Amino acid sequence: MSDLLERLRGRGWRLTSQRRVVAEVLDGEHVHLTADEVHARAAARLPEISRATVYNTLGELVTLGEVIEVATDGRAKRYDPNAHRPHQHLVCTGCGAIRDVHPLGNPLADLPAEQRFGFTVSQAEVTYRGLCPDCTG
Amino acid sequence: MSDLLERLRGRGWRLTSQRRVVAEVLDGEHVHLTADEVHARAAARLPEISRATVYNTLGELVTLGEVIEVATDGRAKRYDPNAHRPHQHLVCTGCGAIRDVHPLGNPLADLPAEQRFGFTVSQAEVTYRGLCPDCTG
DNA sequence: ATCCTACGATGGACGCAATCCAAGTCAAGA
DNA sequence: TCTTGACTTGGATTGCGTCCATCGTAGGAT
Repeated sequence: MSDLLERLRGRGWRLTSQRRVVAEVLDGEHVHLTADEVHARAAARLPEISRATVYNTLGELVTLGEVIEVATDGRAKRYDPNAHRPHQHLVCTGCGAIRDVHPLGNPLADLPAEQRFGFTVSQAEVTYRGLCPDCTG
Repeated sequence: MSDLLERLRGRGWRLTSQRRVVAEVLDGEHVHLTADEVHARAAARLPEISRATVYNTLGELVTLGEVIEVATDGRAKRYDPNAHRPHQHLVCTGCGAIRDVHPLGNPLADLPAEQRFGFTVSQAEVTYRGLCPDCTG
């Protein structure tokens, strides 16, 4: 992701200090942060950055396909900087933690034509749920 | 689902008029309603029913496995009374319409032990996305 | 180097979904 | 019929995210 900023410039992004910091936060931690966590880490470097800017920037990165938005049931969305390798997610129903996983098979192939109801199906998203080791106790 | 109330009594549920109405609403419409839509339909029969009770009752039905909660990105959750048969969802990225589908295979079996990171994995949720016939253009 | 201006940042108000809480109500067993 | 604690109520509150009017500034133009 080190050339992320280059790619964004190429797409006509105005490179502000705020956007740079948000991108660096995502680049630095390969975990799935919430928008608030991104904001907190960004504010450590750029104290005046606003939450709205973090939300705007994350939304733009999602639109550009650089980051994936992961909706965890009823909690804050998390942002996954690992957008260039296809993968699925394993979510802890206790604490909301997320791990990337790479299951076998291709779920798209498991949906027969007669189950598609005329849809042009383009994506299959699999979310595994369970308790992580810390929450099992 | 006509014997839903019987099953719930068997599990020690106190059968109140509010719970009966919520169950009847879900039983009557085999579509995916939001909590507010359930509340509106319930209030047509029992005007004083409160939102909190609808939320409580829906949550209990989900916990008991009688109803499935479907999180649609950023919008209100929807409640799927078709819990008797396992199924997944096909969502139109254009208009948000949802269809129940029954894919082949068992996605849980596609997640090898070394990909589970110590989690107690209990559920695999598959969401297919694409454009429905009306939105394909 | 300086100027311009449109794009981006700000932060507080706002909106929606959902939960919490203390007080009142009532289903159902004794 | 009485009693009890599970259930309901509705207003307040929380959590997450968006909106908007205003201010600031990146980067092209001169």
